[in-house]
Amino acid sequence: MLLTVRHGRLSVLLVERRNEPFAGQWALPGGFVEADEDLDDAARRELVEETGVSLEPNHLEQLRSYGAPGRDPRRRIVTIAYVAFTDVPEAPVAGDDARRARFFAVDDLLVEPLGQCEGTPLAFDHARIVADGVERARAKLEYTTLATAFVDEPFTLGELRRVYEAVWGMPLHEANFRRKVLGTPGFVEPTGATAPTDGRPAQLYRKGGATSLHPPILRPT
Amino acid sequence: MLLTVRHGRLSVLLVERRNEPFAGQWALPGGFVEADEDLDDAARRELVEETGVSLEPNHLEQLRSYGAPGRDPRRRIVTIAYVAFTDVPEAPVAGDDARRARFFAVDDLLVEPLGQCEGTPLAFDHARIVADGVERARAKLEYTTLATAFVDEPFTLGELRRVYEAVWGMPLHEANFRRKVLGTPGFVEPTGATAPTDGRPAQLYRKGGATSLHPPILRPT
DNA sequence: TTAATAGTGTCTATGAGACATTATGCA
DNA sequence: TGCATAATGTCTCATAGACACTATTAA
Repeated sequence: MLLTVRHGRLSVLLVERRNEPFAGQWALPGGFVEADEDLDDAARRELVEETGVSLEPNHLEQLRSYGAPGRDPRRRIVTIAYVAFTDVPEAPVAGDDARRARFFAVDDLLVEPLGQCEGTPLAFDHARIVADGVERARAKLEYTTLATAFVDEPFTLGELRRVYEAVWGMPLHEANFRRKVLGTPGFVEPTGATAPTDGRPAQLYRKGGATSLHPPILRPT
Repeated sequence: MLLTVRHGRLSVLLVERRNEPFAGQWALPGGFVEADEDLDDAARRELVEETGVSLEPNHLEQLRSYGAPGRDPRRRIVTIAYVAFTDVPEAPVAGDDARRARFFAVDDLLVEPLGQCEGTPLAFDHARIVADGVERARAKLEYTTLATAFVDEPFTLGELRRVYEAVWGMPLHEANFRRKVLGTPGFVEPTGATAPTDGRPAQLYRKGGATSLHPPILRPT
């Protein structure tokens, strides 16, 4: 599952299935692990094959496994779901098994009934998987530097803040956000350059060496 | 993987393998998922079959999946690891595939080189799985009410504190711990009864309805 | 000048760590 | 009485939320 922030909204990359079951419905990209392939490698490979998106730099992590009997109508399938985070990538290209591939804003998908997507539900139990992945992303912004995986370097603190706002779906206090990010050693480091904005130009930053945040940046209640 | 607190130490239930590969070495209990069985059910069933421990009430959750090629010398095996938390259960009974089953304190296991157990390493990549499960337990004590899964009801705040101290491996401030637990609505609720101790008798508590902690109880640095 | 965003300073409430003190049982 | 643990109170410091204010660009 590839998550990114587009147009200020947290979005997930889906493919329209060409084949049964669930032909014509949208689904997460995925496929079968090869005989001597590590799980992480399989996740990366399937993402490239089905969507044309090859993400080198950013972040890929295992989400969890789904194995309820009947979740695939053909036969017992256990899926090991992965989540990837990236800045907006090149336009996705549908692979052989898919008619189309495109991004959907998760807050359109995750309203009840869960996983309605252009009028039809997501294939399999993929609505649940998307919900779990989104919650993982939201939680990880609190106590890790994951937000930097959603922006292109170099970035401004405004861009980083808009990542938090898109993923959490709420506005943040500009001044307090700045204080917390800059007060965490290794979260970001200044490049010295500035970028133009609609107002005063903003300092540009790179990712720092830190991966976890102490103290965390908690979601407002 | 069953974790519990025994004699003030966080401990994991292991079985001594009867068969190759790794015959005679200690390993996590486990086995194969049946055709129409949910993953959670398989985890519970294998725990009973291999160790005689049937845990009804407490807590069982998926940890993560391990699928590196070569992690089983026979053939490609993908393991979906589960962690269970319980108060000290009945004495374990080794199943057919195991010679013995008993608890090991995790801080004996998790010193370098990782996973030495009675002089020999743990089977497969189980030392890594134990390390991941222990870290899951440590993290979950911070922001959930998981600690109550390690004690028998009713319990005193002293007993609950000793769970934290065993899992985190450090002493906690008695007065501050009490303030934080009692200040979190729904963490515990008093029964009205008291239990004798070596000093002043202690109030007894039940688990409350809360599952997450706001604010979290963070590990001291 | 105005609009828009970046960036700084400060007040206050809250929660955590540290520590002192009291309470209640038993040997 | 002394010891051990439970339970309460309080002081201080760090951090978060809220808000006021200044800085720097473009239209």
